[in-house]
Amino acid sequence: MEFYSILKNDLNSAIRETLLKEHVSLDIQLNETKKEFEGHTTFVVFPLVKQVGKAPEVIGETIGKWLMENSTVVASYNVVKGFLNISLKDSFWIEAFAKIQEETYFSQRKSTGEKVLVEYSSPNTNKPLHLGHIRNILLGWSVSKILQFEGNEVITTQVINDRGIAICKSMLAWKKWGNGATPASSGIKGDHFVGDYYVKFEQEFVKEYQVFAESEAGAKLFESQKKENQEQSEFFKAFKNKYFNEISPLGAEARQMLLDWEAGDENTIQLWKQMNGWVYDGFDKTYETLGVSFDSVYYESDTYLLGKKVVDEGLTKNVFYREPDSSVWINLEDAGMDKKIVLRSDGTSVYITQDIGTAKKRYEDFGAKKMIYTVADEQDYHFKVLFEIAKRLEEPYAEGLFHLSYGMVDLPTGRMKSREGTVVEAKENAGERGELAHMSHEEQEDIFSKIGLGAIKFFIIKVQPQKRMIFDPKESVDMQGATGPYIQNAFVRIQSLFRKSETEQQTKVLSFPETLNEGEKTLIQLLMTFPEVVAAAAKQYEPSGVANYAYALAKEFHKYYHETRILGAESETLKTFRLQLSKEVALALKTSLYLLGINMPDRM
RNA sequence: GGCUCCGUAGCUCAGCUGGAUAGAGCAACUGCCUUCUAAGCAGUAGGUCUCUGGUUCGAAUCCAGACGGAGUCACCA
Repeated sequence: MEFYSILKNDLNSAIRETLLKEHVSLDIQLNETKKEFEGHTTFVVFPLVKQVGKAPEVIGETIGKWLMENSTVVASYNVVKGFLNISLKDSFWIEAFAKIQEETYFSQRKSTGEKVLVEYSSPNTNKPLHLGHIRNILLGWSVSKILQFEGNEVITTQVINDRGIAICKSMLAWKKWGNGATPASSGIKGDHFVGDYYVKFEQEFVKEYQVFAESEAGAKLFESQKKENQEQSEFFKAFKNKYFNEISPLGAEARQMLLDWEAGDENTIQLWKQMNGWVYDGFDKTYETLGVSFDSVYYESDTYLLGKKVVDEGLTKNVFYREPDSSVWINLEDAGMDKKIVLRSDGTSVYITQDIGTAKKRYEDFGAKKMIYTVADEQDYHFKVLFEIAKRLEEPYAEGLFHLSYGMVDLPTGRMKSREGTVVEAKENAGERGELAHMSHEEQEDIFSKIGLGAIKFFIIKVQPQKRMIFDPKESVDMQGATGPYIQNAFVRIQSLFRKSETEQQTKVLSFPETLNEGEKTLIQLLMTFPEVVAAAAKQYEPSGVANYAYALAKEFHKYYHETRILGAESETLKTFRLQLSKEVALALKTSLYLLGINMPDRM
């Protein structure tokens, strides 16, 4: 809906009739008038100066005068330098508000008929979910909601990395040192429980490696293989991987386990299923707490062999080429990237091969030509390569692939190292208690959960994804200022008004007042921008704008609430109007937060 | 080293399809609850928008370079 089309037409006419006689049709750009100046919307005349050949002030005055005489929507104007500030008539705002009320302004848009697949979370089963995952999950979920709101058919999914050497390390450590413990017996959340054994393995491995490095064999190895001037510690740091694969007894056991797994060994598979089951229980708890879900799930144990067929096809199309050692590559140098291997010399897949195969499978499963991957920015290059390969394979979905990349989450003390166990779970911060008398325990819990989660979610999602962010656990549960609870509070205040006024059933204003105060105009102006804010968020796959919008609207409402009597308005007409305006504000706030994955309490 | 991302108030962040004197919140300080929920409102103070050039009537915003930080460039995932 274009609220300003009349004004833009008028501006065009004004320019044509008074300044430029030629039949030019300009794309009129309007800016919001800065608070320190009078007016609602501003037309910048500088771009006309050259064409017209008059001073900016003169142009502004000329247009302003014409508007006063001819425009049905302009109430007054003032010119400051090259800025034509326009105040719009109360009738303009009232009509705009009527339109907002009439239309389903805050409900889901008509179907676009487009399917979009949104992947997010996609954890490994050897590590518990940590803050980075939380950011991932909130982003992915929010983007899925925004795309859905814009009328797309959204399918949420994740691919769980449930196999490989890492999970074998956890399994081995549990077998060796677990003494049959379970999450239930130890009271530890499943994903943390298994993650602890991964850490245990690493610790034991490091010990073993240290002993080796200090042994005679280690000394010999260092002497025979060191590079010139290489320190001993440096050498062993670099040699660690090789040690794991070639010398370590622990490494050998873990690798044997992987081989057993690949061979389908019954005991190994059973252990694997059991431990992954624990992990999934833990994941599910977190998903439930965060209020997110998935329409489909892929497991890497099912998909890790995919992609080989695609490689064969790519070979016949000459997209890929085979080296003499029979490894398969793609050369992306002409696109500014490197050569990339897609099949090892032993014929097995690498990571990107799986992704090529999985993308194809997803397309076959769902037919979505758009696929969003919510993955941290350390994989930027990987996705650049993946998408380029899809293009060269001429996949029908190649143009619709998007990497929703986001920066790492740091703690104030520095980068998190989940592997070393310094993980923080948002959930643990989400139970802050306040005072809500005369409510049942359950009701209170529900409200606290909405507020606590609202605080943390808003804290994370208001930051632009591409920026690395610092997560201060203390600050994240703040409830004053630019926070989730601040927005929730604006909504709650409105609910309270309706509880008192008992006019909830009434959906429309029967008669409008003749004049509005500035606060009302500003609120209407903000409401008007809701669709473009959401549309922009959908287009860029970027929710932070919605968060900023919700905050701006809540702030404006808090101010209005403070300055203007709503229930105690001077007339019944005014009271009804103000209540209805508040109602639309509440709807805008609730919808905005819904799009961010945040729930609204009715009281707090 | 090549490529990518980031650099705005003490701290956390907006603003970036070029527009006016660069905005919020937190922290600090001052007021406002017998009045619709004070998780609120109003105010004070805080800036070389990393730097240097360029384009432009106009640059935090676009371009180039430098500096600082991060990531990545595996027959790892």
